[in-house]
Amino acid sequence: MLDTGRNLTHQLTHQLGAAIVQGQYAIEKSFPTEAELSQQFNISRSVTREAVKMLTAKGLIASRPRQGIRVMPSAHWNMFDADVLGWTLNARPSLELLREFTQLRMAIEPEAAVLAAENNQDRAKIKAIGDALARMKRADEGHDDPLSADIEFHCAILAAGNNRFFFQLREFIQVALRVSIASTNQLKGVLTADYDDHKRIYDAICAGDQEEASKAVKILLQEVMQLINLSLVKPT
Amino acid sequence: MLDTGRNLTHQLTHQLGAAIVQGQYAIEKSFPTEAELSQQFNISRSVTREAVKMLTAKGLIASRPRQGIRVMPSAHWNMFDADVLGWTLNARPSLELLREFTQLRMAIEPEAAVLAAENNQDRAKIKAIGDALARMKRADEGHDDPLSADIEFHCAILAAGNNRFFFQLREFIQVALRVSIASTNQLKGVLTADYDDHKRIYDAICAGDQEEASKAVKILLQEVMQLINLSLVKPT
DNA sequence: ACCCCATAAATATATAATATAAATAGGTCA
DNA sequence: TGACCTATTTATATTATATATTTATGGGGT
Repeated sequence: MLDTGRNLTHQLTHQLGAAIVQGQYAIEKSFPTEAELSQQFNISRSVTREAVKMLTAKGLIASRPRQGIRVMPSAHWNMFDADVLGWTLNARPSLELLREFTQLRMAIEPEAAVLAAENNQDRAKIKAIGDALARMKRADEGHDDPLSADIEFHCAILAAGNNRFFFQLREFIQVALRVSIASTNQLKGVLTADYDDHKRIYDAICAGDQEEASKAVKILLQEVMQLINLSLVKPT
Repeated sequence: MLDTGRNLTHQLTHQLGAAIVQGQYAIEKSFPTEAELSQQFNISRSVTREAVKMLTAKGLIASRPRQGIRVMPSAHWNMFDADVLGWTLNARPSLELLREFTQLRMAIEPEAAVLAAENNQDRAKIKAIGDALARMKRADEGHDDPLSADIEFHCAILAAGNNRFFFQLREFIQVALRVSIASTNQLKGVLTADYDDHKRIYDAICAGDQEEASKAVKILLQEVMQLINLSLVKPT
């Protein structure tokens, strides 16, 4: 049952995490005790406890003596943890969740572009955005992976703002873009988005034009959102 | 050395987490092995391993056989985890970090207000915002805690948008506001911010005026940012 | 000399047996 | 009825031992 992955603890963590997020233990009291888990997966108590502690650290469960382990309400889950996000997207690859994710992007990314434009004297970081843009052009010509290039572009902007919180969101954006595309390939068109739209963002950042940078990102994301809303109303 | 808190694992997790974030183990190879940690804290191996697993789950460290435990670069830390954020703010209560936090708020909260305005037919959630506003008024008159009321107001807006990601940020905002105030009390004035500014946000959300809601939040946050920038330039 | 491969050492990983502590439920006594 | 005690369940904690994995080391073979 537990085969792939790094070590037993990680395997169990991922298996249980995915199951929880999928709603398999929805009822508050339906979660097995440590002893039951050990028996069920034919695994030692220590491994079970370590996995439980990892899931606790991610806000999925909590455990107390005499009461056992209980699943926390989903409001308590650390959705900004890459693992939790990945499990959630894989469990329920709904367009609804994708829409919520895009709403978050519409909050974060325009402001990230503003910060990048504000910080445009940092040549190395600006160059990283330019490099990603170049990759997108090569991808258009079939010499690179369009999805990777697109993700790199948006992450480079997040990294260029000299702000730890925006920087930290790179992994989050990365996972979400990659996973949601893997499960909803009807949106492939969204990601081979116009090179020109991206270039406009890059140019604005280079010029230090915060207003224009923000606007350019918003235009791009509004196109994504329109596609999602279309799919939501009239699913394939 | 380990006294307060829930259980040994949690105590050790918090102690080590705080120490890591504080930069106490900055050099890549300076982290003790499991055996050394157990000895150092006079604690069993299992507890050590569980704490290590919790910190691993939060992105602070990683461990491999033969290599031991190593601290991950801070870019990998899960800053949106309430624990990690709390440790960071307590370790380095710098105005710089507070500025970065406010930049994030300037991205998130105006858009959250837009979503709340968009979703203004959900009476229960709108009422929660109104209740928080009422608490702020009572606080102005000395009958309630101004900080708690202010936090509740901003969290209620995050909760009103019907978006899991924004909802999840409530705890984050809560911790950050509470901790940063606790350590930099010179900014107390920021939080007993104008009742009228907040009421303007509430009214816009009630009216479903997305544009106005966004603008009203931005005005509020810009005042906060100005105060921070002033303190950064000319520290007390 | 150089490269490849076996060997060794260090360290995390995994198991098992056992003991302790905490929290709840249920019963007993005032 | 209400407070207190007791038993039971479950997580918590310790200890000892065995295994797996990775990196370094040294020894042949070319």
